[in-house]
Formats: sequence, C-alpha cells, structure tokens
Amino acid sequence: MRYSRQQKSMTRSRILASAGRLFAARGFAATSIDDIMCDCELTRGGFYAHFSSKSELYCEAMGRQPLGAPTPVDDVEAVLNACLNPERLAFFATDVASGEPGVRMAYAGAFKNLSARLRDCARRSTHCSEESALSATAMIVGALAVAHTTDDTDLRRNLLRSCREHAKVLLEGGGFSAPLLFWAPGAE
Amino acid sequence: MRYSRQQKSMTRSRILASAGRLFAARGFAATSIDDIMCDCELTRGGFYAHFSSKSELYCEAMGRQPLGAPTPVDDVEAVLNACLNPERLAFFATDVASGEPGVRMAYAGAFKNLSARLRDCARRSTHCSEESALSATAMIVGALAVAHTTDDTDLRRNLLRSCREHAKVLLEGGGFSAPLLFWAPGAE
DNA sequence: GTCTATAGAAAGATAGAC
DNA sequence: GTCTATCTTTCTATAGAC
Repeated sequence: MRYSRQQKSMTRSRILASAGRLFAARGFAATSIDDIMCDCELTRGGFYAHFSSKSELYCEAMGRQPLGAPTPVDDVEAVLNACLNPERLAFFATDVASGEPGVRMAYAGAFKNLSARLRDCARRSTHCSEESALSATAMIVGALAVAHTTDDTDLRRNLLRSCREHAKVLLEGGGFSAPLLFWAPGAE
Repeated sequence: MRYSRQQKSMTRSRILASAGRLFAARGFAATSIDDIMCDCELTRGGFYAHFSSKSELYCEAMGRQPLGAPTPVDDVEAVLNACLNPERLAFFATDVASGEPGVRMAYAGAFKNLSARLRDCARRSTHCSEESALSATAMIVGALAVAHTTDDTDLRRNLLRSCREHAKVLLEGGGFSAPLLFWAPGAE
C-alpha cells in the first residue's frame, strides 16, 4: 500500500491533537471538521478515513484530555498542576449538555474519573470525602472554563493560582465539612 | 399602529426568556434563532424586529442571568441558592472563548460581578480574600456546567449540594489561604 | 490515504406581504 | 410586528480521481 500503517497512525494522532486543542478552545459546535483538518494541514475529505463522524472524534479526543485520561501521576499537587495549567486543555460541559447519549456519558465519566482520582490521591495522606472531591473537581472545571474565556491575564493567573491552592486544601486539608471546623493547628 | 408598544416589549421579553433557557442548556453555537423563536411560538422572520443579531441577543440574555445580573439579594447563602439551583440557568464559557470581543467582555464582566458580589456579601460578617471569592465563583460555574451535563440525578444533587456548602465555607469561613490554617475554633 | 468536488442540510440574515 | 419566502453562507458527509 502507498501509505504505511505507521503513517496512518501518525496522521490520526495529529487529527486528535488538533481536535483536542480546537474543541477545548472553541467548543464542539463552534469547531468544524474543516477547522481541524486545516489545523493539521490536511483537507476535509481525508477525515473520514480515520473517524466516522465529528461526534466520534470528539469522544475519542475527550478521552485523551487531562480531564478524561488516566495518568501515571499519583499525588494531588501533580494532578492539579497537570489540570490547572493554561497550556492544558479542557472540554466543556456545554458541548455535552445537548449532545448524543454516548458523548454525554463520556463527559460525565471523565468528570467522575477525575474526581475519584483526586480523592484517591488525597487519601494517601488524609481523609477526603466524596463531597470534597466533587467540589474540588467542579472548581477545576470552572476555573479552566473561565480562564479560556478572558483576555485578562491577571484574572486568569489569579484564578488558576487560587483554585490550585484552594483545591489542594479542599482535598488534602480534609475539606470544609462541619467536623473540620473543629480542626486545630498541629492536630494533623 | 397595529401592535402596541407594550405588546412589543412583552414579545421581546419572551424571546429573551427562551433565549436564556436554550442558550444555557445547549450553548450558543448549538442553539439556533429558529429554536428560540419556535420556543416562544414565533417565527424566524420576526426576530430581527427586536435584535440585530444572535450575538446581540446573547449579550443581553446573559446580562439577565444570575451570573450576570445584579440582584437585590445581599447575603451569601441567598446568592448561592439563587445560583446553584438546577432550575436556574448558567451561561457557559465555551460559548465565549472564541466569540466576538463584546461577548467575551460581557462574560468576563459577569464572572467578575458575581465574584465581587459574593465577596461583598461575605465581608459583612467575615474577612474574605479576593482569591477565595474567585475560587468560590469558579466552583459555582463548574458545578452548574457539570450539572447540566449529566442525567445522573444523584451526581447532580450531590454536586450542587456539596458545592453550595463548600462555597459558603470558602466565602464565610475566611477561605483556605495559608493564614487560615492557623485559625482556631472560637477565635472568630 | 489523501485529495478535489459536490451533494444535501442547516442556519443567519433579508425582502416584502399583510 | 409578525408572517412567509428566499438568499447566502457554512458545514457534515459522500463520491471518485490519484
């Protein structure tokens, strides 16, 4: 054959990389297949040799994002840094709210995954309730969403930094549930 | 004239209400003008007697959302309840990330408004840093975004409840900044 | 496997009747 | 002010050359 298997695999990866970047920046509906293919310097027509539809591409690309993909990292701070980074990407809930069932489930799954992973990381050193993990994950999602929105670099930096810190305390500080209001310094 | 001024104003309000609901549920790009006009039982053509473009409608509709609109409410819990309610709406950052400058600024302004308002409310009773307010606001945005995503009612309820609680503590508990790690019970 | 060309559908916006 | 009809653009997806 004229194109090797390796070459096809590389092209596929390039499409996935471009899709990840553009979907995260603009959202599903606002990103066209043409945008994606142009981004990796290919043309529309070639797309369907790799994916059967835009939705299928979205599902697969989302699975490779920090929010969805399992990583070898296993401490809270490292995971937070990996997620809450302006260079990193995020997929947005709007895309999914009215999407197909498969896409909806993929997103909810990615959210639960991140939440569970953060909780597992935190529990190596301290108690962390499911609720604290959910709240911290929501904070991450919101911070990424807003950070993508604004050109105000000060706001973006402040937001990401403070969310990184607060998420860390929320996870490793044992959360803010009522019992912890009685936590005393040094008691840890 | 065949249509009174009052009637026009009411139609305009109906369009804004439908737009608010649909934009929040599906996102900007995934919601068509036809969807909105059908929702309030009108037809496409009439739209442009009220708004000059879809973007203009979006900006104005966002200004009326809990996230953007100032309300008379002035304590933290009430504002949180108003925002973190599954019946309430939220506009999503994805819509704005690649939008026109006016839309981008409107969204960033709405975020800053909510953040500042929450901080003001909190400061009536306790210290609240700008960073804490930003983090709490991000948590709200993320919680709403994810809540809209999933059909899992347990996840949605848990998420909204825990974010409501954690945001409250983050705001009124003085946040989680380093100094507060030395906060002792009863010292308030 | 990737290209160009194009079919078919959807959506933003306008024109003109009433 | 609201309607129907339509123009124009954009986009997904397919067909066929290479």
